[in-house]
Amino acid sequence: MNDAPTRTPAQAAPTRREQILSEAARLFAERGFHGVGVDEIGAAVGISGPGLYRHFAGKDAMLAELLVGISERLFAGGRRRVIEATSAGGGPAAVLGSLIDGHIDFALDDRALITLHDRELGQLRDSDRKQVRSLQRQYVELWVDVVRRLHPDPYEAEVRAAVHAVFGLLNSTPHLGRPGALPGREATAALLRRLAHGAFAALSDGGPRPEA
Amino acid sequence: MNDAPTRTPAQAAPTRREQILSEAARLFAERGFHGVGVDEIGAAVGISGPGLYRHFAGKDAMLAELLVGISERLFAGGRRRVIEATSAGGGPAAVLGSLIDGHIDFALDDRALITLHDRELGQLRDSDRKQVRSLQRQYVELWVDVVRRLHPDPYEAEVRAAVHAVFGLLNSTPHLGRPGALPGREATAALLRRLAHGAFAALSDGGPRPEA
DNA sequence: CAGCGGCGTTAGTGGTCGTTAACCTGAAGG
DNA sequence: CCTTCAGGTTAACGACCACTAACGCCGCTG
Repeated sequence: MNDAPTRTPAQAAPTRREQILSEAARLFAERGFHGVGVDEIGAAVGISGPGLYRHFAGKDAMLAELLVGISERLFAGGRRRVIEATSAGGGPAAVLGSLIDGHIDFALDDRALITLHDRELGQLRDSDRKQVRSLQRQYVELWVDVVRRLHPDPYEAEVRAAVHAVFGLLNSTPHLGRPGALPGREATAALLRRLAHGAFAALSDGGPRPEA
Repeated sequence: MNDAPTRTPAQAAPTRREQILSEAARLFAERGFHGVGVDEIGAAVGISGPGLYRHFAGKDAMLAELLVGISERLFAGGRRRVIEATSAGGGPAAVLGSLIDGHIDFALDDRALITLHDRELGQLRDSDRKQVRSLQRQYVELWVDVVRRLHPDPYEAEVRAAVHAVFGLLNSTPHLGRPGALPGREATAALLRRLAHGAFAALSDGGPRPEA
């Protein structure tokens, strides 16, 4: 049951807070925010129930920190990739490729967070929810900008919808059998990469007619 | 607040049960199964709280009927389309196109159910969950079979993952701004259709290398 | 060694929520 | 007109649950 943390010697032991956040994320993703009790979260890290309140103001605060954290990391990572790929002389295609790769890494490494990200937004306090939404919007904007440079023809609304749709595609990893069922992590990543590029490619050309 | 039911004269008035299911689906999708109280569901149909128990054995029963119903309709509709498109002399491409069109119709017309479908599976009683999963599996199988005829090269596991990914793409409609933000329903459908076909097209060819 | 602060513990409390009980009403039917 | 029954009502109960209170242990640090 207790699979070893498998930590590379370089990185420090996770703090209690981090343990709690990690287990809470897993449990929330499995059974929903309201479906998990504080006693369960405590038990998952070896302490019991109210001991959590030494580290967090409440259950809501855990969820808030998780969702704000995801959104920040997604946006920051995306912005970094745009800057790096651009300053490396890459065109829009290279930038988009880097965004896709980054999102795939995230989707494969943090499945639980991906699940929470759009499942439990409604449970946040207004201020937190606004912050998360703002970060999400900025992240989407990164994508929309680069996709529009690559495919200038479609309306912006179409591009925005396409970006959301590709997010849905990439975020489908939690629905693939537990270990992935695919040969390995890299195979899954490669497949998702191809599918995402294929979807965006269909933005410019008329797209195959269904009765082809 | 009370937008008229807008019923075409042909179809009969919805029964109380159907009203309840419809409102429950909307509320569950908005705030999660555990986030909605029976009193709210009752209020949404103009009766109050425990009056629901004249129509359903409990809150769980409503969710179960919703999820089983969706799964059945999805699978039945998919099977019908496969049969019809096949007997009309269509090749795998036409059959896949019909499956995609059907799924898009569903995703656009029943957003709330799409949301519930993979969000609240865990809240079901074991027997119900097994039934839903079985129907889902059969539905996926319809897609895998036809996609494999169209793209014989990839491993079956890859095809299965691709199908799940395209589901994620098509089911992204709930994340597009409330009214759709797109020009209209048909425009959204056309866009999703193109993206889905584009993704599947990338299954066979090597797919664009990221550093293209 | 005093004491103090970080980190747990267990017991209790208030509130919410699903569900049941008991009762009411109005329309259909003999 | 009396009965029946579908479909409501309000009141109450019991379980659960997030959170607080009160207390204990231990490793610092001066």
